[in-house]
Amino acid sequence: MTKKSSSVTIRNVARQAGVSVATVSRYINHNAPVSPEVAERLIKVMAELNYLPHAAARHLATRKARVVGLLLTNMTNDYFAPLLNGIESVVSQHGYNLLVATHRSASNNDFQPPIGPHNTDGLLVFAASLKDEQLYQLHKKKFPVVLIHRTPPDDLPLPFVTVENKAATRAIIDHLIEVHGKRRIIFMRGPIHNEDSHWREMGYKASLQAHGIDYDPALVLAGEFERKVAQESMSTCLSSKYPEFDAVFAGDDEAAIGVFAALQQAGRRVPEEIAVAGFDDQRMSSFLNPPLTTVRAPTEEVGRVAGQQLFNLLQGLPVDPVSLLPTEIIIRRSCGCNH
Amino acid sequence: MTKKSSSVTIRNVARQAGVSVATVSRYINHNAPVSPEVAERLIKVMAELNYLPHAAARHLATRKARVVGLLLTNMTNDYFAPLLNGIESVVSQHGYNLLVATHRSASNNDFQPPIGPHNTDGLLVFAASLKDEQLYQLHKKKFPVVLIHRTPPDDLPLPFVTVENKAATRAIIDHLIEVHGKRRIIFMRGPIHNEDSHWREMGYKASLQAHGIDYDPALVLAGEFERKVAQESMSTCLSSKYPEFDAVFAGDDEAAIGVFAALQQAGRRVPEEIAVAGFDDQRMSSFLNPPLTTVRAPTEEVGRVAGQQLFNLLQGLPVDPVSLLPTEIIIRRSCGCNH
DNA sequence: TTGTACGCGTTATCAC
DNA sequence: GTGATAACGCGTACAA
Repeated sequence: MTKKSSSVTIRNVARQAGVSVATVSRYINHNAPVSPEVAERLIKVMAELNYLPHAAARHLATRKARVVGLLLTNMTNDYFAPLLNGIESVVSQHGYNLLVATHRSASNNDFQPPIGPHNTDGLLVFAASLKDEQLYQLHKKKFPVVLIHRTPPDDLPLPFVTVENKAATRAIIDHLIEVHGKRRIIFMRGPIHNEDSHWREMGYKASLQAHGIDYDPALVLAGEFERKVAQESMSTCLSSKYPEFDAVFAGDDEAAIGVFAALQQAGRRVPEEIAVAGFDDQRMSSFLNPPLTTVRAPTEEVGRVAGQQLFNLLQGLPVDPVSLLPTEIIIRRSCGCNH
Repeated sequence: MTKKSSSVTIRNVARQAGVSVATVSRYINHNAPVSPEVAERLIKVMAELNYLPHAAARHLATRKARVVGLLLTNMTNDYFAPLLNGIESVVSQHGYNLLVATHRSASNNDFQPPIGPHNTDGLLVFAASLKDEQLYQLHKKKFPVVLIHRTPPDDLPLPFVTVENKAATRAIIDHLIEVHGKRRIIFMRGPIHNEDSHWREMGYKASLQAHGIDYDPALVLAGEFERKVAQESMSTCLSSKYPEFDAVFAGDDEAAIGVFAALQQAGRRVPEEIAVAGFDDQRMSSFLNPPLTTVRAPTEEVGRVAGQQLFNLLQGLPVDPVSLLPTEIIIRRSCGCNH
């Protein structure tokens, strides 16, 4: 009674409508004209049978998956909600689907990334979710890739989209120094080799230098762009006499939360004793206690632009080799201002 | 020079290794024994050729996509970061991939959902991303589905996972009334027909009744679980004389942020004049200004459990028809307490 | 405008 | 232990 295959195929539709599979296919893809009567019959039969073209069969036949992939290092950060949202909007707008996966390109990670040419038409690669070598291989296969918050390795002309880090960070450190008279400012690093962190540190150093303040390595802590790590780093730092400090640039908002927690737990007042600044301007940052002075990064826009670039690639349209989205500093109260 | 197909197939591997495709397939899937020498040759050839089995071909042959889908109504809420994280962890743990899509089951939405039996092995359906009818159809095809934050329609034995809403909401309203003497408490609704909102409202009403407070329809506002909407609703309410109120249960934390913003803009002090409570306990909620009194919902756990149920379904293992995860009230300062 | 038949890359069923 | 080969569901020449 039950047929071998429970799913209804194009053949069933064809038979039921009294036409050939070719005709059905043509109607579905609107490739070639189909007589009105046939079209009418088809639309009815397809509804009755609840027919859906099998994605894999289509993929195999057309060599197009109609799927793009997003490779992340993790998803434990609220930062990713707007990013995903931006990406998803352009992906669905193009009638594509989105495959989301996490993968870390640590040296000990010998696993193949879970998404790639075998199951997608193109990849959005976030930060260090892939190592250089894997990027080279993808490029060798002419596989469409756009990088997010990461620049391509040498001689690899991959389009990338990220935000302006250095100038904004410098501006916010300038503010800490010039307006609030801070001189012992902690810099919290992100993950090792993270490019955003790198450029933010450049901005930090530039500001110090411009103000004749010596760079003190003891003032750079590991925040890893993670709340827990930042909190622990801050706590450890707090529990020892040295170094003294009067402000902390947390690296990102996520870490700033951790800093808030550690400071609060240690009974240090923000911003009266210690000024704190972040980076990203996550959705909640203006509602923190105190409201967080930070740099606004257009995260959702980053997602949208990256998605658009990928589709340009897929459609053979010209792409922008680099999209450097502007940032701006947002002065609130955690630095000591009264906004 | 360039071959017709740029991708390397199992045939290339087979030829290069001097064996048949069947042998290669067997080695890849570890289905049947392969002589050690052949295995060694294969592993080398596959590495050289950088061979990856084509997902669509596999899908077609095995009738398994090794992909599960997550259907959301939107992704503009920070709530989804932990949910996604929980889901992704179990999905990748099973060697599967995750297809994420948004779809609204509004009556005007005649589009087919972008994921389903044609491109996944099973679906995680969040709240109202699918309408009853579509659920029935999927079930008729014996397609594995687990519901998140939604109960199945009549006679549909779909497993679902959600959190305890009513008792926790009642407890938090009790707290507002008993500890802080509030009597005019605004209830902010979520989206129409949203089940969480429904049960939270039940809890709200139960508390009022238990304290002999009349239910006043003028005190229920539309928050929609969205910050912007909640803010606007609150502002509108604030700008008119009536109704007076001394507290607001925002429906969820997201809306609570909007309430904070509106109240602040109107110069009303939280919690001195108005007490505010939320639901979810998002990651940032304890760092809001003031720290938000709310209900902790184990969102990441919801994701994990839902994922596990789906894989149980896929593997023919027994499933829990209902997973009702416990919640607890978290008293902080936005209600007027001093924690 | 419509139909026939082959190929897409893989697995699975035979036979050896 | 290994090799041919028929599906899997669809698109698309090529023919009519």
